[in-house]
Amino acid sequence: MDEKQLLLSSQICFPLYSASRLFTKAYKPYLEKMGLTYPQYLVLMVLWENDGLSVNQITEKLLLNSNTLSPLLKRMEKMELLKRNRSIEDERSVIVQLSKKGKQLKLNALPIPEKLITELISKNIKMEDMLKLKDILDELILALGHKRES
Amino acid sequence: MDEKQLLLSSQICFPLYSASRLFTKAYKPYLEKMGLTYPQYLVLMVLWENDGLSVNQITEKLLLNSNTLSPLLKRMEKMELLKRNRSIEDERSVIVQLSKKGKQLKLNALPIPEKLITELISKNIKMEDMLKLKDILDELILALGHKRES
DNA sequence: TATATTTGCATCGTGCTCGATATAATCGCT
DNA sequence: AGCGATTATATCGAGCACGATGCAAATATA
Repeated sequence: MDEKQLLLSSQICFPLYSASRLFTKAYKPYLEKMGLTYPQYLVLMVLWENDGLSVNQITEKLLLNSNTLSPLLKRMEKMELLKRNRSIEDERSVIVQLSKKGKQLKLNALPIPEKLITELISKNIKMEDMLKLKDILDELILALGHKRES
Repeated sequence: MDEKQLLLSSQICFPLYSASRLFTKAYKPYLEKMGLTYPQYLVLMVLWENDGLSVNQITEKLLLNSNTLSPLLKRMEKMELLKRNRSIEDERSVIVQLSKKGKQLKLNALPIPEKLITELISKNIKMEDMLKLKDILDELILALGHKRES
């Protein structure tokens, strides 16, 4: 265990934490035009891809627990972006379905990624680095895995 | 602007957000032995390196604003980790200084990075990837920069 | 079939993050 | 010196993150 590693690990978490917050902030101007927060946008992205999921299925995709998602979904229901209904097959499950308004927001959201990319390019970020970044992050996520060891 | 880029950008922010949360979670078992949260640990790391900074100097190092740091420092003062005092030269500034307890916690914190590294290695994360990750994140942080355009 | 365990979701409390805003001290300009 | 602008910190409100806990439905086991 050499000193380089000791330095590294104390430095890896902080950049991760800062970059995540800065990136979320970069989304903000686009999202607030739609009246969305970033976590709400994530929920919509999941549902745009696959509507009618249960709360549990959404927790798995977003790596968030019900104690975060339940109030979030409740707020989104109040905003009339979606509906929550108990499943008929399993009364414990709550099925989440997009409203017309929730579905329509997808059109507003479509140009966002392109704008973000343009922003990054204009700041001299290399696409190649972003691809590499994604690869490493996915590896990390897998390793630090959402599911605990039994 | 091809489709690959469109896909990429919608995928880069989420892994960043998830990895950041998972990494913070990985610190948790070590930090809670000391009764610290991750942001509190960050503040201590800054002060261990350079005690007696003003609130503003800490905001610059952590890329957090006073509306986040003020209550955080207040809680830490209540925990007797540090003291906050108005500067004599500039009555607007608040100088933050570690207490004996705050200084002593450094000893408990020293082995943490090594343990984290061991954990990552045991999960087959390559050190080389972590180094590359840090480089790219630092680039991103610089680009999305904490200081707004004028 | 009765009972124990598990599963899915929700609530609560604490702490963090951040935009908007307030307040007091300092600075800059005339 | 006087006064508007700036700076440093703090407060407030809303939303998120998460550990602990509760509850009801479903499942497993005796």
